[in-house]
Amino acid sequence: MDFVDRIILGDCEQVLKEFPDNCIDLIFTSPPYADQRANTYGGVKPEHYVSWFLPKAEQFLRVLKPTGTFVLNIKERVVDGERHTYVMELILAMRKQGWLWTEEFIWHKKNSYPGKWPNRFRDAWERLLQFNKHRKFHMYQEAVMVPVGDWAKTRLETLSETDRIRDESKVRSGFGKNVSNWLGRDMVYPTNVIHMATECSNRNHSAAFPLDLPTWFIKLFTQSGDIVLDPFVGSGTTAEAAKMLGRRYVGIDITEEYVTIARERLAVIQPRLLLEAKEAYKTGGQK
Amino acid sequence: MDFVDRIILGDCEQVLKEFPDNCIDLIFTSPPYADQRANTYGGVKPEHYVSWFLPKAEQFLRVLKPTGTFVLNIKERVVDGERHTYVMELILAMRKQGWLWTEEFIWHKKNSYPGKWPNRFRDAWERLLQFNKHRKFHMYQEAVMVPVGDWAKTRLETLSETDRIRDESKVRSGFGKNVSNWLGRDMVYPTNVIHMATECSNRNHSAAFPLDLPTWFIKLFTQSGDIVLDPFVGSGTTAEAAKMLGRRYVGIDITEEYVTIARERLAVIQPRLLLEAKEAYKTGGQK
DNA sequence: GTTCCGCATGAATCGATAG
DNA sequence: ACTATCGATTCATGCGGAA
Repeated sequence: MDFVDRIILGDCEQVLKEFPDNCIDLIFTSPPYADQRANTYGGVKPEHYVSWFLPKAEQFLRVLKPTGTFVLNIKERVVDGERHTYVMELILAMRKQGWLWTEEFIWHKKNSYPGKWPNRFRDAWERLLQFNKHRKFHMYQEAVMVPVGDWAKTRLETLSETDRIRDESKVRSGFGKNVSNWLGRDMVYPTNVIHMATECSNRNHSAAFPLDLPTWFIKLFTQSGDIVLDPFVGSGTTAEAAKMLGRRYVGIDITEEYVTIARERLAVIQPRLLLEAKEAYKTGGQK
Repeated sequence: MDFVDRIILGDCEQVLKEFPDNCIDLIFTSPPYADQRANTYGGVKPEHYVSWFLPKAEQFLRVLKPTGTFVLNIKERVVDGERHTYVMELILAMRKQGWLWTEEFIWHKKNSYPGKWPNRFRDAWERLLQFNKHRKFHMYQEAVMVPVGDWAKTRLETLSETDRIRDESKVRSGFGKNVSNWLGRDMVYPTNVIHMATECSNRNHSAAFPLDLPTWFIKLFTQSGDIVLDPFVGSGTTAEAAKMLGRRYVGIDITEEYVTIARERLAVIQPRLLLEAKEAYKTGGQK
């Protein structure tokens, strides 16, 4: 287990071959899309995308625990005025490889950049494909419950949305069932549509997903101490989310520059975690 | 052209064989999903879905104008804990048939079906697949612009998502009356994510999709006087939207009961259109 | 005439039970 | 073993009646 809590430089396909079977609880990744990030990843052509990805997916399948989950963030490019079909083909090929295609979540990007094309609107969503090894997998639905819709607003007018979320997280940290029942009236389970803004303030690294996105799936599919793998870790967003949540992480990237950035980023997280714990302790004492 | 503004009883595959080539401007339809509506449509098994649909799609391709668009509302069901792949396979097969897969819109159904399962959240979205015959097709983007006015400003504030969506739908709801309110506001183009609630408490006829859904695409892809075809017209929602917007319609359905409902429904639209025009005239004068 | 509350109602899915 | 049916679960919406 000397690979945990590390950012590893190398091709994930080769790096993972050194890993034992069934050691990862969650794989969350956003691989380079076809022809995107061409300078860093060599630019995989759309028509070669499936054959490029499949041997990597085979390693993912091997290292994932039977109860684990693989979440793949991907979206097909437009090629010659059409959406390319490599994502469709990838799903079909991965099923032949042994994966189960359990679900497709939609990430609705609320603040997609403005722009105009004559025959196309702005693309405001991406796929989050959920794959599993078996029908039975770990899922902790209570960890991602959300405040209920408008109809209960009059009841809890005094409480702001953030307060309610904070209360909920406090409850989850381990109190009696009575409290969660009382609270159950205000919290509901989410759907498979996730509304999150993209992060545009990140200047160091090229447009990655927001921290909230891996956070949501890590809460949903892992418990404290579990191991989260991102084989295309880039600037380290997935690893940061995992560490913040008290999970262990493994990040792999083929680009030396990204590995350096991610390592530096991970190094300063521990203090932030402590800081938040202190603040929570203080406000908890006051209220 | 004796087929326009009619609801025709029969299998669309056979009925359309009597139609000339290149006569339809927009096909908008929501075919029965696999294993759904088994009582009315006979229930197509998931594994036979593609072969069931393809010959119909071939007729759609023939009757559609070169500048026309085909919008297909569909969603795969869960089979043995997995999302079935018939929609993916259908896209690949239709491309081989000659269709271009231009875009995939997401219909976010805010009031999705309730329920709780150990390994799955509620399904709150459906696909709206856009197919075309050629790269150049008619698209009238200005017809579906939304005002940036009130709701876009609050976008960055802490207003809840539901509030934003409600404001948006409030603006869209008017065909004549509210248009005057739009004038003078800053307008922005929408994205490929569409927020609409399903209509679940319609006593007379339970429609598969809300009237606003075909309305949006008819505005986007057709002009006044164009012909809109729905080969699975059901209770007639698409035809109603087309007629309301001053387009001509062709509805086909294999179920006699639905054809009767749709015909009765279409018969009472003309008065309603006049009524709204009168109201728009009145309020337009006042405001 | 408003506002508010109660209620029925969905393109659903899982697991158990029955044939 | 494999298919068919049924109950349990759950939440946003719009309607109608009441305050």
